[in-house]
Formats: sequence, structure tokens, C-alpha cells
Amino acid sequence: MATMEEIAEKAGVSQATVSRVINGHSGVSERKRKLVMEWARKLDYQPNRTAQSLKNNKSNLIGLIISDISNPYFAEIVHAVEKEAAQNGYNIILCNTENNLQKEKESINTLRSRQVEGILIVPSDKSAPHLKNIKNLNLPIVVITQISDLFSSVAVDHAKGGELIAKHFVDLGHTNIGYIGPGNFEGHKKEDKLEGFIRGLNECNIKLNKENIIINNSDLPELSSRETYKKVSNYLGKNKKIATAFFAYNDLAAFEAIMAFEDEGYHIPEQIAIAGFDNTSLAQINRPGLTSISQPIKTIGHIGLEVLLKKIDDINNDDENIILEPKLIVRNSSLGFNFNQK
Amino acid sequence: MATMEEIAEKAGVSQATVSRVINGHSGVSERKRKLVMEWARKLDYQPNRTAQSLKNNKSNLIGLIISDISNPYFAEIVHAVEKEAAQNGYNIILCNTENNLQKEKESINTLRSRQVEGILIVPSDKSAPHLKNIKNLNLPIVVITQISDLFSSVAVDHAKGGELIAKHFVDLGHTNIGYIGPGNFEGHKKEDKLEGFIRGLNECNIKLNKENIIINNSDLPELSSRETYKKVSNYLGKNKKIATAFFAYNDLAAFEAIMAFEDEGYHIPEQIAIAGFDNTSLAQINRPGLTSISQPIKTIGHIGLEVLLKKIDDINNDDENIILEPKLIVRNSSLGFNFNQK
DNA sequence: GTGAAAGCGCTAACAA
DNA sequence: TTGTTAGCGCTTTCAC
Repeated sequence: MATMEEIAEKAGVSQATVSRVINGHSGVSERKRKLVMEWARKLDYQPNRTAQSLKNNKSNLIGLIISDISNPYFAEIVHAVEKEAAQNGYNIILCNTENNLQKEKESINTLRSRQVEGILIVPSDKSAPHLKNIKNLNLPIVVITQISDLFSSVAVDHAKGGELIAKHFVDLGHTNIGYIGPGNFEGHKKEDKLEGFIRGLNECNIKLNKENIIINNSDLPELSSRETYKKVSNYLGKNKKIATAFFAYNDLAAFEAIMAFEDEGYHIPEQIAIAGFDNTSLAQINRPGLTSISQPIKTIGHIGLEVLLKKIDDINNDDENIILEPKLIVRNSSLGFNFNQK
Repeated sequence: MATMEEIAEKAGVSQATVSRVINGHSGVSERKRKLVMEWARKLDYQPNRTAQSLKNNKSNLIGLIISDISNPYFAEIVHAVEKEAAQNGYNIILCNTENNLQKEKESINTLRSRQVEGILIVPSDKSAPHLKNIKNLNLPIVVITQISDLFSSVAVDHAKGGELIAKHFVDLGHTNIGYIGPGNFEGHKKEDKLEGFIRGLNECNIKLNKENIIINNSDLPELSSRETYKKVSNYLGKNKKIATAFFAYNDLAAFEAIMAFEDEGYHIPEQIAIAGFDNTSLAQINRPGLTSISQPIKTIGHIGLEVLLKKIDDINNDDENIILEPKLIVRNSSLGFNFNQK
């Protein structure tokens, strides 16, 4: 690729003058300006951003760490962030961690090495200890889709979302209710959705029976592992009095669960009501439509980057936790339940 | 962030010695090696990849240009490519073009500026003229998910996929058959799937009636535009003798079409058989399952990067078009059709 | 209005 | 075994 030096040579000016012209600085004679522009065009000059970064100590690069891009919800996040970043003159280096903490650590170091100006992260586990170490790094970090007590963050109130589902089930008349997903039972990691769900049920004087909590703490990619499917099948094999309504911690898990239920002969939604979380395109497309909690994805991407840019501008900016409202989207997967069945 | 210079100062050695130690070169005394390593650790040294890139003229960066990351199929591609790249010591700069040719052009220039060593691209339109200009750029480019006559490429045989669907429909007994998607009718861009579909039908002596071709050439993001939905609704409003089986050019379009059909009172699959393309997770999850053409995503990502790395290694390597076999995945969206209906 | 020169952090050739 | 030095492509200061 052509360099300023080459243009300078062709145009018979100094390399400094070429720099001035390319960057639109004033104080260059019209004659030379034109000459330089012409040669730049002829040689198809593209500024070397690596050299610029080194010199300016500014990379215009953002790191984006995602736990599982195969999940359509996270793909939408990537979409929103990339778009927003491009509009602000930034490029995205994407790191997919596959929910692997080790990869997450490595990604952060790689991105630091790459001189990214900041990192947007969807952490595998927001309470993981290694995140504390980065706190003192002087590297702007914003957590998205989860509220963080360590960094600035932008997310919906997951607990509130769980609560909405709980009340929805209770409103419909369910009393024997279950949950499918990761959770903080038995030493597992904290899951706000589950806590909110339990709180919501408790407020209606309903208890979440421990037997109806199907814990899935797989760190494997969602769909391919079929972890949820297995756990649900296992649950159905062991329990006589199965719950009539289940809250699955995300849409993907909900669909896996639905498959397991149906393969065991249970009809959805007539015999079992189910709700998911994220309101992905799948929830809308599927028949019956999946009741789910919608998160304002674009807003999360948009504000997430905005907060990050503010931090980049001044690292001493106070951390802020932007909490957005989840919205219950009711579809037939919960409405179609038949209370008159034997 | 700490630099080699700082480590050198602390350790009382020259910066060159620090470089030798960090890069594991031989010819450094054990004493100094340990000293340097210790200070590197203490200062949490991370090599500045920008400086390395500039010096070595090697960025270890790959550009990945995707037309629409919101499409789960492309998200899977990104997943596969990122994984493969990371394993080879490369990072990915992601550019989403939203099927916008202008953005595609800009992305390519941005990536060149960023000194990427090569580009993996899912082109919006593989016959777009601007791609020819990049051909002479000396920049390794590999097209994925489509076969290209300009660059190395890795993809399934889309025409073959269309053909498989055609034969499947005919095997089932359909004679009045339709297509939904972009195509080369009326000056629209070339679509291999459609051509293969038509060829497959012709071989069975069935003609694709022009009225049953629902052309959707939207450049907008797939799901949100609801372009396909509108086109299908429009088709249903105008036609009396609607086809009994439709091939939609991708799963997303198939689902949009299904919604349109159902909203107009047609039952899927009893009254209309439908098949998609890509075999996304949605196809499997949805009830009825969507008959679709499966593409070996991981293989495409894997081989795509492999071919690109070969080109990076030697730009004079011959172009190669790796054509993979599509596979027909039959599900109820086509099997459940009822031929006995009035 | 213009050019010479320093320097961003690093690698590698050369000298000692 | 070690240090000095040039230079990757660029921006910017300084001197003319």
C-alpha cells in the first residue's frame, strides 16, 4: 500500500506536507494541495491506522466480548453495538468466549495488547473474581445485559423480569410452578431472574418447590449441548406431580424444554404453560408463540457504547448502572393452557 | 501500560534485552532473564501489538464482513470463524453491512487501513461491480457462503440445494409449486438457489409458473423489515390458484411467509407445504419443524479461514472454489401436507 | 507555506 | 552476552 512518503516523492513535496493535506490542515498552498490529492487518489492511498494509532496513542478500537454469539439475542447485541460503534468512527474486535472463563481472561489481555480504548463485555459470570483484577487496570469497561457492581453497566432489571413472569403465571391461576435454568441453588452462580421469580411468587404466597427447579449450569454453548433437554427429560422421568407452568431463563432453553416436554408426550401449551426470556425472533416466529420478557436490545447497545465512550473520554467519570425496564410479551405458550384438563 | 523501556529501566538492562527475553530469544544470561521476567510480571506487561504490527508489517488481524449478523445463520458463521481465527493467533474485526453495498465498500477500505492481513466476506451481492476493483489490490480475500468467480470461495452448492427442494416437492406429488425470495427475474440479481430450483423442476417436467414467484429483493435486514410478509400477503390477495408448495430462499423468509399464510387462513403444513434454506436453529425448534437445506457451517468457517491463511502465506496461491454438499433435512412443514383436502 | 526532525513501542541488524 | 541504532508510517513541533 502506498505511504505518505511515496506520495511526497511523486508530488515533489515533503512527507509533512502530505500529512497536512491528507488531514485537511490549513496552511498549504492550493497548488500543492491539489497535487498531493491527485497523487493520493492515483495511488489509492489509505492511511495506515496502525501507524496513526501508535503515534496518537488512540486506536479507535473497541473490544466486544460476548459469551455466546450463537444465541440470537447476543447476535442482536453485536449488531447494535457494531452499528453504533461504526457511527462513532470505531471498529470492533470481536471475542466469543463460549461461556469459558479462561477464554474471557485471555480475551481481555489480547484486547489490551491490541490497545483497544475500551471493552464492552457480556460476562459469563458477573461475579467471577478475575473481573476484580481488571478493575484497577485503568481500562474503560462497560458491562452490558447484566447489572454490575464493579463496572458501569447497562441492562434490564432481570429480577423484575422474573417477577413479571411469576405474576403472569399466578394471574392465570397456576399454583404448581417450576423454573428451568442456572441458579444460585446448591452453590451455583447467582441468577437475578430466578431470585426475582421467587420473590414474585412469594408475594403471591406461592412457594417455588425445590423439586420443580431444574438447574442447568452448563457452560457449553446453548443449543448444541442439549443440556436443558436432558435435564428436563430427567425431571419428567423422576417426578409424578410435575408443575403446570415453567419459566425458562432464556428463549433457547425454553425451546429445548418444549422439545423435551413434547417428546415425553406433554402438549404445549395445553398441558404445560411455558415462558422464556429475551423475546428473540424465535419467540415470535414459533407456533405457539413463546411468552417472553423483551429486552430493548438496540437501546442496550446504544447506551452501552455511549457510556463506554464517556468513560474513554474521561476514565474518572463515575460508574453508572443504567437499568432498563423489561417488558412482558404474552403469547400462546402461556395463554393456551387448559385448566379444565383432567 | 508498561513498555519495554520501563521494564529495562527497572531491571537495569537495555530495552533490546527486554525484547529478547519477552520474545524468548536465546543469548541472554539467566540472571537478566529472570530479572526481566520478574519486572514484566510486576508491571503486568502486555506487548503493544500496534507497535509490533507496524514494525513487523504483520497485524494478525482478519476482517470479517457479514451482510446481516441478525440472521442466526450468519451469526453461526461468525462464531465458527472467530473460533478458528483465535486458534491461529488471529483476531477478528467485524463489519456488518446490513446488506448495504456502500457500507460494504467502506468496510473494505477501513479494513485495509487497519492493515488486516486478509478478509473473509459474505457479500451482499457477489456480482456487484465494486468487488472487481478490490481484485487487483493484492489483498487476500475469500468469499464464504457463496461461490465466487473472482475470489477463492467456500460454500455449498446453492443450486444443488434448490434442486433438492424441487425434487422433494415433486416426489411428494406437488405440481403447482412456488418460490419466495430474491431472484434474477426482471433484472434482479442472480440467485443460484432459484436457478437450481427451476432446473430441478424442469427435470421433472414441471414448470415454475411466473405468478408463483414471489420476488423479494429487499436490502433491509431480514426479520425487521417484514418485506417477505408483505409480499406474500400481496400474492395471496391477488391469486386464486395459489401453489401448494413453496420454497423460501432462507429460513427467516420461510417463517415470515408462514406467518403471512396463517394470517390469511391457510394452515401449514396441511394446506401449504413449505421449505427453507440454511437449516438454522429456528428450523429445528419450530413446530412444525421446517424442512430446510443444511449447510455445514463449521466447515465453511474452518475451511474459509484455512484458504485465507494460505492466501496470506502466499498471495500467488491459485484461487480455489471449495464446493460443499448441501443436505436436505426433511421435517413436517413439507411432510404434513394433506393431498386429500378438497 | 514548507521542510527537517523527533518520537510513538517495537524488532533486528550490527558492533562490541 | 549485551547495548546501540535504524526504521516501520505517521503527527506535530520547530525553524526557516
